[in-house]
Amino acid sequence: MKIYQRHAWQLTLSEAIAIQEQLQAEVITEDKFKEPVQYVAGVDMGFEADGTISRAAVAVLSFPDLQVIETSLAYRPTTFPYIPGFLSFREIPAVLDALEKITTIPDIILCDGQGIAHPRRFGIACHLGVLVDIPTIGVAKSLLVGKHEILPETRGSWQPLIHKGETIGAVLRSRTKVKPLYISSGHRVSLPTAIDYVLRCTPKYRLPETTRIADKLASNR
DNA sequence: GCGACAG
DNA sequence: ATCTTGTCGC
Repeated sequence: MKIYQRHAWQLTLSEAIAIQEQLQAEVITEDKFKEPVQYVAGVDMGFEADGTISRAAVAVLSFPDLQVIETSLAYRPTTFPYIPGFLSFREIPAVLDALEKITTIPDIILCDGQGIAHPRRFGIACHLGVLVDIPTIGVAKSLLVGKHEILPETRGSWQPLIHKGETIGAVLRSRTKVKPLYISSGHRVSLPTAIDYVLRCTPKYRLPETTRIADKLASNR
């Protein structure tokens, strides 16, 4: 798929904040995508050579049967450090390279990290979603911001994630008695719908099949 | 000022 | 994210 450059990636922190605040205005947290969903994609990031090389893997699966349709890998020099709240500036460049190689355009992308469950409501899922204009869901393995009540141990149970008085996402148990996932809208997907799709993409393990396939692909080298 | 802090 | 083996529990 064709990717259009919206902004530079070599930025100072204040410039990055300005871009986040500017692009956040374009984020849509309501369902605005075509159904039925036929393809769902997952992304995995990895680093090599002491972190100087970024590696991105994309896996496109059919939905709801979750069979691998297409995958791609991309490498590029790492140019931005990991700073909580600015993950997208470190990972998205390589992800765009990998997405550019893909032929099957996914209907929804499950991102590794937060969506609007972010200090400025603009996590990596929002950033990627706005840049490529594809529906995205934030699926993080740990908390960035927000608080929540304890949740039951059974798969499917969830609790709202609250930050500064507003619901920014949900803490979701994708497997019984396993650490929960932090789900939030990325772009063009509402929270209830995001929870639904994440559950339908986690038939057996804690993480979505999409992410697991991409992860397996990337580590196989 | 002190602590928290996606991957 | 990454460095790393075996081990406990369902």
